[in-house]
Amino acid sequence: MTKKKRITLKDIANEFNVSIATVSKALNDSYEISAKTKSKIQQYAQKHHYKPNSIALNLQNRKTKTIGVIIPNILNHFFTKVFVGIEKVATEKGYNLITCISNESYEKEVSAMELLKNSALDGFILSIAEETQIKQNFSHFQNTINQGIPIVMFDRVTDEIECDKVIVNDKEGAYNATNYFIETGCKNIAIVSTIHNLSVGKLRLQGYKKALQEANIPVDEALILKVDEFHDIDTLLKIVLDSKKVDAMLCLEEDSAVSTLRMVCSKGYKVPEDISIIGFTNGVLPRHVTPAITTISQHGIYLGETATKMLIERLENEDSETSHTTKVIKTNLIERDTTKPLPY
Amino acid sequence: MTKKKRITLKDIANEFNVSIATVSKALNDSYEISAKTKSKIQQYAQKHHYKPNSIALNLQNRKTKTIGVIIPNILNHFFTKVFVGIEKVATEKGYNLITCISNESYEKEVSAMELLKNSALDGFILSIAEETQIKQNFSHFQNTINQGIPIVMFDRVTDEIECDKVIVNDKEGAYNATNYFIETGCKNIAIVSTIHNLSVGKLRLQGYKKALQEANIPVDEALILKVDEFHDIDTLLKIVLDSKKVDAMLCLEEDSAVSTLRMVCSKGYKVPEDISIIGFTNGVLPRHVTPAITTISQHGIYLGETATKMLIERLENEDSETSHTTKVIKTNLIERDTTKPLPY
DNA sequence: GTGAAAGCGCTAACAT
DNA sequence: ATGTTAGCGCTTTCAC
Repeated sequence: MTKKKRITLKDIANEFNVSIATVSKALNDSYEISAKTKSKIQQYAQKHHYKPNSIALNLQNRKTKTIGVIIPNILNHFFTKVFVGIEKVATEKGYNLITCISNESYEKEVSAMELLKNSALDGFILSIAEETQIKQNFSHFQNTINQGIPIVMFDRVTDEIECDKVIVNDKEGAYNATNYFIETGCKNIAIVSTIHNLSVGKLRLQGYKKALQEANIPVDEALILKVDEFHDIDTLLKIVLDSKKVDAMLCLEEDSAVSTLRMVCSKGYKVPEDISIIGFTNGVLPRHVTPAITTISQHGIYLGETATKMLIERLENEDSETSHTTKVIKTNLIERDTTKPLPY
Repeated sequence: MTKKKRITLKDIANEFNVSIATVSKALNDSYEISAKTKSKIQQYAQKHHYKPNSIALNLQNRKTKTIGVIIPNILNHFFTKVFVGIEKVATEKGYNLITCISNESYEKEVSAMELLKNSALDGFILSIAEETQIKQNFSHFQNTINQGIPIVMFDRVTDEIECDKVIVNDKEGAYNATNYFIETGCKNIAIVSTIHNLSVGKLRLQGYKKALQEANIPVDEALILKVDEFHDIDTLLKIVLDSKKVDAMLCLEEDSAVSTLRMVCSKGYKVPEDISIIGFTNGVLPRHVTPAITTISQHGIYLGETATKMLIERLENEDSETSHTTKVIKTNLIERDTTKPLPY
């Protein structure tokens, strides 16, 4: 099997002893070219599987129809779902995705951005790495924007950068969940956070506090469990369960919800009779553990779709210097077996 | 904030009233250029963040340092892990990833390949969509290879295409699992397959049969459950549990292992005392359900790394027309609570 | 030591 | 109706 080299305009031009320009025009169905020339060239091109060299086109247009995607952690189910949404819309609109995983690292995020920019893409869709949110160093984003490359941020965003954003209504999600606890008779509501460094973590905490305040329940800092490299979740849970009366726990992401459920059960509490649990992110895990965990769905796929549409919209209307917008995706509560039913 | 347009060689040349060629050589540290010219140009370039336009470079080199990745389903934990491995090595070696999801569809696979080829990449890493394996139509792969674009296939492969491959030792994995059942006293071993259309599904079935035959246990076709659009898993499981004596079940992927566990428990069987269960794919789910499921790990990350190394190896040694190789990744059994311990 | 020119594949303005 | 030319940004002979 011999390698068929890709055929170019030049090859076709030689074949018919016409100029390259004629071939180009013929293939683009220009009115300048006679019908019969057009048809013979088009036929020949078809037969020989002519495909324009898109690198050459890109050089000319300074457009690549490529979107750079940077995701903090693809093993996180929420991000996987967002990615599915991004991929779906991108493919529909004929865009390619070029993807890096920042692995929550600032270094990696910066270098990924460099790498991707070097391969020339039209814009970015990204969610900020945890380390970057801690460092609060966003200059690589600003530089990118200054170079004329638009960014759409999703989920983990920052006010410091002006760009299009798609976020989840985290505050409201936590607020609603906390209210749900309150309405089903819970009063001592703990919160388990592994993500207090993230913008989303902070918003969720705000929503929790707001609901408590509205219900005239004092915020007890001892019930706010911050899991980090120095404080593992099991220890924190044990301490609070042994020292405090707790009848509900709001977990700020999927994995800690599962861990919390385990610990609560192993301590002999009945779920949801003694302790109710709600967790953020409606992944596979909460649905499959026993009892199945009530979750707050963030509609990852829809979020990804929305972000991609926003970016493509901006790319294809560069003339219109519209200002940047932030879209908010509503969460909703998916009731399962770790919460009591609402009273009617 | 004004848009700083990207600076080009031409801009620098104008700045110093030298030719573009001189600038190019200076930046490439050519011996032809005087030390002082070099240093002033290099400094200027640095200060103004000169970055070569990689599209122009690509045009010239016909290399893009970009790898196309096609994954059947990113929501499948195994593929997500493979993707992590691919991404890791690609980034290390300075390659970009341009990714599509075939969604198990033949159409989408073909068009994804077209889309990706148009954006000019150096090679592909892919796993074949289910529908494609059913159709057995692989000409899009052959065409790509004929165009001089190498492919590395992973996990789901076909003998019909000659290319580099990385596969899991599926047959041996199923063989070992089945033997494990036999050694722990099981005799009536069922198999639950949702993937009999896939190459990997067939291999796993072979391993199962081989182990049975070696142990002189007759293969009972009624114990081979093929789940498909017409036969849902719950019904098949009920029928076999009601009509047959079963003391072990080998599930060919993650989700059906979880479903099987549920059904077996809900029928009142004790796991593993009455019925043992082993499932392929060591994802989050099997580890977190109760009881935790014994699984066969396919080392997805390592597989992804291996595939990527193979492709880059081939890309960077195009001269050496080495023949194609197939690497086999060993599986191993991760014992949890759905199997009895081995007797010593 | 520096520059002019060709070429990578293609398009588009401008001849003929 | 067809061809010529320039140019996208860069590298690489080959002259000077």
